[in-house]
Amino acid sequence: MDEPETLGDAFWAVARMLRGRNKDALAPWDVTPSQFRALATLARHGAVRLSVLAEHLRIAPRSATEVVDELETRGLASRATDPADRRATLVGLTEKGTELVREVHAARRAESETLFAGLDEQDRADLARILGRLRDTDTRDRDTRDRDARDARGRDAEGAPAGGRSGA
Amino acid sequence: MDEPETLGDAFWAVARMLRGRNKDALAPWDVTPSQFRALATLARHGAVRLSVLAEHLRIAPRSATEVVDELETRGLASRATDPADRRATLVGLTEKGTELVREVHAARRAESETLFAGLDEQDRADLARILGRLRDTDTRDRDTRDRDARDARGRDAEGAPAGGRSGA
DNA sequence: TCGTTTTACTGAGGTTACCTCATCATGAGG
DNA sequence: CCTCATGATGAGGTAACCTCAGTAAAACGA
Repeated sequence: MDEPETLGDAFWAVARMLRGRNKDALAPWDVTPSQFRALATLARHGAVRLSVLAEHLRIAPRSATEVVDELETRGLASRATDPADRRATLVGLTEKGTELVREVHAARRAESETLFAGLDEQDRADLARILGRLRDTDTRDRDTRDRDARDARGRDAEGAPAGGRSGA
Repeated sequence: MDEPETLGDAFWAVARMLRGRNKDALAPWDVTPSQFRALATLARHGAVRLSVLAEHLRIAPRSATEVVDELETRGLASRATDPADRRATLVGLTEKGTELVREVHAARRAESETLFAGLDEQDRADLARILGRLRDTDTRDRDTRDRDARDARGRDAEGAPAGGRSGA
């Protein structure tokens, strides 16, 4: 069916699976992966400026505005003017948001951390090691491309977005 | 700064890198990764029906129509009515398309098959084995979600991508 | 042979998750 | 005080998908 298949192909196939799993796991709470990523970041770092959040998420500030808008209407996060600089906005989790993050984390752990649970210890270790090595490889020659990275992330290269009649 | 990091996190970090690389590698030819994926598939399987192409790409038939539209206007692929069933459309590469695929492949090989080249033989083998296993895992319990899988392929996924800046 | 169902593609319109550019406050420096 | 830098946001865009509704052709049943 899929013939030769390079490592890259195999990698993407798994990436798709993983993406699907993650989305499914989040569905019961009615938040998109992107939104949850922001929530998790806020949970880790506490209330931060919108621009800082954007940095953590590695997206443009304007895009962070959008995500936060969504979280706010869902009552999961809230904005407050930074007393130290009234231009800035501090974004923080609401109680509901905190609760959601807690629940999702618990649920994930319960279902054994996505599909990696299907691997035995040895494979998990190998995979972790190899992935780490791949990342290092990149870091090493990153200098000239630091900026490009930001562009490149723009469009979705391989994956497939939601759309769909996903759960709900 | 970047906390514990699960296998999922590490996986996504690498996925981003890979995505950026792919895009960069393709830029000189003015085709998007998505388009190239289609081209490569056509190169592998020859002229196929649009629906078959969609299947290979794991996208909805309607989406394949779109990609093919683009390829056609760029003169890289062409449509022809399937003589065996006039409802169907056979999509094939033009000479220009074939040429482009050849060039890109060469270029890639030249720049050492993306970042996987950084791994030694052992790691490459391990990675291939593990990725294969992960995919099988999914297939095994897919029965009920066969359809969902298609939807689920939603957007990005979870945790903040630790460390390594996504490469370009 | 004709009507019904199925199948293959496409038009229309939607979504997600991003982006850039222009604008509007606010803050900082001369 | 005036100018410049900076933080967020309005406006508008893109890529890559999706679903839903046709439309045309083929397959099937009476």
